[in-house]
Amino acid sequence: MPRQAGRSAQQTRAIILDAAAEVLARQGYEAARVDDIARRSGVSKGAFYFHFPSKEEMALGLVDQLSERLIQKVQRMVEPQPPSRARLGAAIQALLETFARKRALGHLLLVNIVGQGRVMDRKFLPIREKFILFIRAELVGAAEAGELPRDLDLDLTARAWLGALHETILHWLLAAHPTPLASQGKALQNLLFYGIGRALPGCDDKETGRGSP
Amino acid sequence: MPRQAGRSAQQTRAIILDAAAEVLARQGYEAARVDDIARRSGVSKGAFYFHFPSKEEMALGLVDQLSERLIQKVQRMVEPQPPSRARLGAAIQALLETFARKRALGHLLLVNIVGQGRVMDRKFLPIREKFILFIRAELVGAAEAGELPRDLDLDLTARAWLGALHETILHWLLAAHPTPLASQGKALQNLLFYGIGRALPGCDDKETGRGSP
Amino acid sequence: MPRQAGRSAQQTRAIILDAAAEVLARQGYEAARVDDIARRSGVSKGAFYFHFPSKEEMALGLVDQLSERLIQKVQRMVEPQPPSRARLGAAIQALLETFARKRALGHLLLVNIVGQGRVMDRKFLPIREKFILFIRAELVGAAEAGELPRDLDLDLTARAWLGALHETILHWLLAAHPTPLASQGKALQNLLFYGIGRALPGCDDKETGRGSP
Amino acid sequence: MPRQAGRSAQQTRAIILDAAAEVLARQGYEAARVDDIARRSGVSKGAFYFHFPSKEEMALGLVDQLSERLIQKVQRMVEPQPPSRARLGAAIQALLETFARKRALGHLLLVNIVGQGRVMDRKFLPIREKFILFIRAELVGAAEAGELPRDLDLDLTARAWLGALHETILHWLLAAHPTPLASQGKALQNLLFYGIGRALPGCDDKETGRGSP
DNA sequence: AATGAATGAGCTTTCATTCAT
DNA sequence: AATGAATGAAAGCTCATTCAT
Repeated sequence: MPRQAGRSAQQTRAIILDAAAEVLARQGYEAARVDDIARRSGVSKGAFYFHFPSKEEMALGLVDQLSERLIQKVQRMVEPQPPSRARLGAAIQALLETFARKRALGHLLLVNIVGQGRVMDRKFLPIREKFILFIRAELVGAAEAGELPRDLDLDLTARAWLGALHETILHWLLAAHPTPLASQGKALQNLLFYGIGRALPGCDDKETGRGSP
Repeated sequence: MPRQAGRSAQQTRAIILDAAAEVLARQGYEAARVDDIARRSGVSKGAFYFHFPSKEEMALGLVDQLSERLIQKVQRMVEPQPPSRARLGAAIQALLETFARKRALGHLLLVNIVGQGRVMDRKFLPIREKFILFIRAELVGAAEAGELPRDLDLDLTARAWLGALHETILHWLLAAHPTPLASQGKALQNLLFYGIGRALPGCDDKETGRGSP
Repeated sequence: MPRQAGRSAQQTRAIILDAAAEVLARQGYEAARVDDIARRSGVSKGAFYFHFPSKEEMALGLVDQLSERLIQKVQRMVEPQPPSRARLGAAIQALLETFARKRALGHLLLVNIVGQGRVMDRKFLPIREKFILFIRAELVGAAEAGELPRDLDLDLTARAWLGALHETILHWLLAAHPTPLASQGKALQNLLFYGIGRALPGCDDKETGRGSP
Repeated sequence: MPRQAGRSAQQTRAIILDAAAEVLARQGYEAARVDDIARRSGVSKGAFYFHFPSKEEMALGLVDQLSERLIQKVQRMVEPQPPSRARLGAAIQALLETFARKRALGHLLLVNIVGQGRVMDRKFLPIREKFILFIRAELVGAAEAGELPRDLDLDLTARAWLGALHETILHWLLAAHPTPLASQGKALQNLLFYGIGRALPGCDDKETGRGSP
């Protein structure tokens, strides 16, 4: 009946989020019970609802935090390089390597939360958008370095890349015997950079012609 | 107590699936109640469970049917052409156009079912895989026509393309003011075929060589 | 897990209402748990909610049923008499006697349901109105028999009488050592019929002058 | 953490009661949250519980205060007159007029608090009793002035009058298109004073004799 | 094939109250 | 006097699924 200790609201909030990460990682969003999260946090259910308006809002906050950290980690890894195509490739590699190193967190993020119930819901759009903006920013960097075709649609590209990365990582997360993720980095970079290659010999076909009328 | 009419099992199944499509389109998988589907079908809940083992299996069946139809439609649209890069491009265009024409069905498939609860679940993998196999088959066709680099990883490519297409379509489905889908076909083809373009001038940089060391 | 027996929906509904009457009589509306009612009915909570949309609706239904029966009983008791002042008095007496005989039901109706939570709510107005209409109908009968002043406001009178009866019965229900209810019938009739008496001697003061300008 | 300002306990208590009146007026007793009241008071929940032992006691206090004021106001309005039947009528009129002038407060008192949950509870009896005693005191005054029948049951009369007044006012508070309250004063006085009138012509029928055998 | 009443575990959320500070 | 984070029991309701008929 007495409460835990003299803790600040922020601390308790963080404690709950940590516990939630563990519980969601094990059980997934839908299966996770607020009871479980509260118990593992060492706080009462009431405390949970004092700090979060709902289970859904809490998960949203968790995903937000995790994706923020992920993006910042990747950003820190490529920071030394000036914006360029090379840095773009490095970012892709860094992303894959980070997921490879923290498979559980990746699973939590992409499968256990984002891949679950009533959640494709508009509520998750801002988080998708966050990743897209990150990729777009890198593309803009390379473009300003003069290393990208002037007529490249950066929005479309960022979105398509996100999709490609997401699908690749998801497959690695869910497949029975997936190819190691990091080892696919080079091939994926090639694919994203050069597509499926020119028609064949020479580089003379009008492929560079981008943009629709 | 008497049943509706002289109907075959197959007919009733189809009637229920049709009703389910409508209900799921409006409410999404999670929010849709078996009651709703039964009511709209004009059959009892018992009848529903006579024809389907569970709500989930029913949805799976529905998605299976829809995606099968979608793939067959696209296949029919590109059939006249022999396997080739050109046909690959045509398939992409056909896919986008089909979604553009049947936005509601697309929404049902990608947002209201696949994008919902307990669904990222291994159960839905076969359906993802079906699309991937379709893309892969087209890639194989082009490869056998000698139009693709020999070292292209077809699995990775098929998966990445699926991701890119999925994300593009999803954005079109969910965004407030999306660019018309069909009009993005050319740009997306360019992106998938040629990536973000060569380093800059000429085509001489040595990276065109694919494959990792 | 198997269900109770082959019962019709109406039967189960009635069984639940009966159980609810007992539970509410003992605990009051607010304190009564749907669980308790279901348990006492011998049905599952699910069955309760299959037959009633909510606890509140159920209570409303119960009150409706009880008050309907009460009114009909009183009606049957005065039916032999033709509409008149005398019958009006008989109805009052009958009402008090019925309450006196079924104190528990009266308590249930007036204290445990109508006197409880969020319930003075507009939802209960129709039931108040039912009693008022009954009284009014009796007044109309007496008026048509020519036994009431032509300028008597029947609505106001019916409402005031309901209030007077309600308060009297309530006091009998709640007071520590209440006067027997039936024994107050004559005095209450006198009060309702003649008010607090004429000014004093004679009957000459202008008291009969009813109605406001 | 520092407190609001240098306020006396009494002041804070009054501030909370004022806020409670507003909140209860808008939401009713059951729906009103202690949180709401505290927030609107500008004090913490802890402060609320420093000044009141419970939500219920607070409401009781509020009702007590309001009804005390109401009764005193009416008393002041009839004070100039000596106890008599006339003063009795004036009190009724004053009561109705006061409610008519402060409809919101009346609603708060009769609908939002007294008409709500666990409130018919014995706890509220003292407040009912307060009104009854007030009416009874006026009746006693008139009786001592020799203006009432000697055999009139003052308790029963006071209670019945309270019921009649309560019901009339309640109808005015809740009905969609109620008759103006003050305009019913004369008719209600007539009803309470003279009932539904003598049998018909003359004043000779033997029922004027009060009291049961 | 079909019915529909019945099941019941399980859910999120609420909120008056407490108490270390 | 005051704070506000914490408590925790309890509550109404949901809904996929079952099964006697």
